[in-house]
Amino acid sequence: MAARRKSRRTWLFKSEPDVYSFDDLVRDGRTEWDGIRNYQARNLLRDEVKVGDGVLFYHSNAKPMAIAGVAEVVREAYPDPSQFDPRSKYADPRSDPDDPTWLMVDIAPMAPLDPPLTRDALKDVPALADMMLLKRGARLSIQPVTAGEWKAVLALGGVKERRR
DNA sequence: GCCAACGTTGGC
DNA sequence: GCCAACGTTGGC
Repeated sequence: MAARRKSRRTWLFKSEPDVYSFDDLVRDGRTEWDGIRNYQARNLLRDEVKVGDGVLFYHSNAKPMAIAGVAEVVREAYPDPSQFDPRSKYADPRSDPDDPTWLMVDIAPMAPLDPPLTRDALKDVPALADMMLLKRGARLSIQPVTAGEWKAVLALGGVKERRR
Protein backbone atom coordinates (compact mmCIF):
# COMPACT_ATOMS: atom_id res chain seq x y z
CA MET A 1 0.00 0.00 0.00
CA ALA A 2 1.33 3.38 -0.95
CA ALA A 3 2.35 5.66 1.86
CA ARG A 4 -0.22 8.37 2.29
CA ARG A 5 0.83 11.89 3.08
CA LYS A 6 -0.03 12.79 6.63
CA SER A 7 -1.26 16.29 6.05
CA ARG A 8 -2.77 17.75 2.98
CA ARG A 9 -1.38 20.71 1.16
CA THR A 10 -3.05 23.78 -0.19
CA TRP A 11 -2.96 25.53 -3.54
CA LEU A 12 -4.27 28.45 -5.48
CA PHE A 13 -5.73 27.81 -8.92
CA LYS A 14 -6.26 30.73 -11.29
CA SER A 15 -9.17 30.94 -13.66
CA GLU A 16 -10.57 33.72 -15.76
CA PRO A 17 -14.21 33.89 -14.66
CA ASP A 18 -15.33 34.72 -18.19
CA VAL A 19 -14.00 31.28 -19.09
CA TYR A 20 -14.82 29.34 -15.93
CA SER A 21 -15.91 30.87 -12.63
CA PHE A 22 -16.37 29.54 -9.12
CA ASP A 23 -20.13 29.78 -9.70
CA ASP A 24 -19.66 27.50 -12.69
CA LEU A 25 -17.87 25.03 -10.44
CA VAL A 26 -20.73 25.15 -7.91
CA ARG A 27 -23.21 24.59 -10.72
CA ASP A 28 -21.24 21.65 -12.09
CA GLY A 29 -20.49 20.02 -8.74
CA ARG A 30 -17.00 19.12 -9.92
CA THR A 31 -14.81 19.82 -12.93
CA GLU A 32 -11.77 18.67 -14.85
CA TRP A 33 -9.02 21.28 -14.49
CA ASP A 34 -7.90 21.01 -18.09
CA GLY A 35 -5.78 23.29 -20.23
CA ILE A 36 -2.69 23.54 -18.03
CA ARG A 37 0.13 24.11 -20.55
CA ASN A 38 3.02 25.20 -18.41
CA TYR A 39 5.68 22.75 -17.29
CA GLN A 40 6.07 24.12 -13.79
CA ALA A 41 2.34 23.87 -13.18
CA ARG A 42 2.25 20.44 -14.82
CA ASN A 43 5.00 19.23 -12.51
CA LEU A 44 3.07 20.41 -9.46
CA LEU A 45 -0.01 18.55 -10.68
CA ARG A 46 2.03 15.44 -11.37
CA ASP A 47 4.13 15.36 -8.22
CA GLU A 48 2.49 17.38 -5.49
CA VAL A 49 -1.25 17.85 -5.84
CA LYS A 50 -3.14 15.07 -4.07
CA VAL A 51 -6.75 14.10 -3.37
CA GLY A 52 -8.03 16.05 -0.39
CA ASP A 53 -5.73 19.03 -0.96
CA GLY A 54 -7.34 22.44 -0.57
CA VAL A 55 -7.70 24.89 -3.44
CA LEU A 56 -8.25 28.64 -3.37
CA PHE A 57 -10.20 29.49 -6.53
CA TYR A 58 -8.88 32.80 -7.85
CA HIS A 59 -10.48 34.91 -10.54
CA SER A 60 -7.77 36.47 -12.71
CA ASN A 61 -8.22 39.06 -15.45
CA ALA A 62 -11.51 40.03 -13.87
CA LYS A 63 -13.42 42.79 -12.22
CA PRO A 64 -12.83 42.39 -9.43
CA MET A 65 -9.82 40.10 -9.24
CA ALA A 66 -10.58 37.98 -6.19
CA ILE A 67 -10.46 34.66 -4.43
CA ALA A 68 -14.03 33.55 -5.04
CA GLY A 69 -14.19 30.29 -3.17
CA VAL A 70 -12.58 27.21 -1.73
CA ALA A 71 -12.43 23.86 -3.47
CA GLU A 72 -10.93 20.44 -2.97
CA VAL A 73 -8.94 18.09 -5.17
CA VAL A 74 -11.07 15.01 -5.84
CA ARG A 75 -8.96 13.21 -8.45
CA GLU A 76 -5.19 13.13 -8.88
CA ALA A 77 -3.28 13.84 -12.07
CA TYR A 78 -4.27 11.99 -15.22
CA PRO A 79 -3.82 12.80 -18.91
CA ASP A 80 -5.66 15.87 -20.18
CA PRO A 81 -7.54 14.64 -23.29
CA SER A 82 -7.79 18.12 -24.79
CA GLN A 83 -4.12 17.90 -25.83
CA PHE A 84 -5.12 15.24 -28.40
CA ASP A 85 -8.22 17.03 -29.69
CA PRO A 86 -7.24 18.91 -32.85
CA ARG A 87 -10.23 21.21 -32.47
CA SER A 88 -9.32 22.21 -28.95
CA LYS A 89 -7.39 25.37 -28.36
CA TYR A 90 -5.35 23.27 -25.96
CA ALA A 91 -4.33 20.81 -28.68
CA ASP A 92 -0.65 19.85 -28.61
CA PRO A 93 0.31 17.86 -31.71
CA ARG A 94 3.73 17.12 -30.24
CA SER A 95 2.32 15.23 -27.29
CA ASP A 96 2.72 11.46 -27.52
CA PRO A 97 -0.51 9.54 -26.70
CA ASP A 98 1.64 6.82 -25.13
CA ASP A 99 3.33 9.39 -22.90
CA PRO A 100 1.05 12.42 -22.61
CA THR A 101 2.74 15.70 -21.87
CA TRP A 102 -0.15 17.41 -20.12
CA LEU A 103 -2.07 16.35 -17.05
CA MET A 104 -5.10 17.55 -15.17
CA VAL A 105 -6.82 16.99 -11.83
CA ASP A 106 -10.47 17.17 -10.84
CA ILE A 107 -11.73 19.58 -8.21
CA ALA A 108 -15.04 20.07 -6.41
CA PRO A 109 -16.38 23.15 -4.62
CA MET A 110 -16.31 23.35 -0.83
CA ALA A 111 -17.50 26.86 0.02
CA PRO A 112 -17.84 30.25 -1.63
CA LEU A 113 -16.13 33.27 -0.16
CA ASP A 114 -18.98 35.68 0.22
CA PRO A 115 -18.13 38.36 -0.48
CA PRO A 116 -15.10 37.34 -2.53
CA LEU A 117 -11.72 38.42 -1.16
CA THR A 118 -10.48 40.94 -3.64
CA ARG A 119 -6.87 41.29 -4.63
CA ASP A 120 -6.91 44.79 -3.21
CA ALA A 121 -8.13 43.49 0.14
CA LEU A 122 -5.56 40.70 0.16
CA LYS A 123 -2.78 43.26 -0.25
CA ASP A 124 -3.71 44.82 3.07
CA VAL A 125 -3.40 41.60 5.06
CA PRO A 126 -0.05 41.29 6.88
CA ALA A 127 -0.29 37.48 6.99
CA LEU A 128 -0.38 37.45 3.19
CA ALA A 129 2.56 39.78 2.62
CA ASP A 130 4.68 37.00 1.07
CA MET A 131 1.90 35.30 -0.87
CA MET A 132 3.06 34.30 -4.34
CA LEU A 133 -0.16 35.58 -5.90
CA LEU A 134 0.67 39.12 -4.85
CA LYS A 135 4.23 39.09 -6.16
CA ARG A 136 5.03 40.94 -9.33
CA GLY A 137 5.05 38.79 -12.40
CA ALA A 138 3.78 35.66 -10.63
CA ARG A 139 2.10 34.09 -13.61
CA LEU A 140 2.10 30.50 -12.41
CA SER A 141 -1.49 29.27 -12.71
CA ILE A 142 -1.14 26.72 -9.92
CA GLN A 143 0.63 28.10 -6.88
CA PRO A 144 1.48 26.61 -3.52
CA VAL A 145 -0.25 28.25 -0.55
CA THR A 146 1.26 28.01 2.92
CA ALA A 147 -0.71 26.78 5.91
CA GLY A 148 -0.65 30.28 7.37
CA GLU A 149 -1.91 31.86 4.17
CA TRP A 150 -4.67 29.29 3.87
CA LYS A 151 -5.79 29.89 7.42
CA ALA A 152 -5.76 33.65 6.99
CA VAL A 153 -7.76 33.58 3.77
CA LEU A 154 -10.42 31.28 5.19
CA ALA A 155 -10.71 33.37 8.33
CA LEU A 156 -11.10 36.54 6.28
CA GLY A 157 -13.65 34.81 4.09
CA GLY A 158 -15.67 33.54 7.02
CA VAL A 159 -15.21 29.94 5.92
CA LYS A 160 -15.21 27.31 8.62
CA GLU A 161 -13.41 24.17 7.61
CA ARG A 162 -15.06 20.94 8.54
CA ARG A 163 -12.91 18.67 10.62
CA ARG A 164 -11.48 15.87 8.59
C1' DG B 1 -5.20 49.24 -24.20
C1' DC B 2 -0.57 49.11 -22.37
C1' DC B 3 3.30 46.79 -21.17
C1' DA B 4 6.38 44.26 -17.66
C1' DA B 5 7.45 39.75 -16.58
C1' DC B 6 8.03 35.42 -17.90
C1' DG B 7 8.30 31.04 -20.77
C1' DT B 8 9.36 29.03 -25.15
C1' DT B 9 11.45 28.70 -29.62
C1' DG B 10 14.96 28.38 -32.80
C1' DG B 11 19.18 30.19 -35.19
C1' DC B 12 23.81 30.05 -34.49
C1' DG C 1 24.51 26.16 -24.76
C1' DC C 2 23.58 30.98 -25.53
C1' DC C 3 20.43 34.41 -26.24
C1' DA C 4 17.40 37.34 -29.27
C1' DA C 5 12.87 37.19 -30.87
C1' DC C 6 8.48 36.11 -30.06
C1' DG C 7 4.05 34.86 -27.69
C1' DT C 8 1.35 34.85 -23.50
C1' DT C 9 -0.19 36.19 -18.98
C1' DG C 10 -2.36 39.20 -16.31
C1' DG C 11 -2.08 43.44 -13.34
C1' DC C 12 -2.64 48.13 -13.96
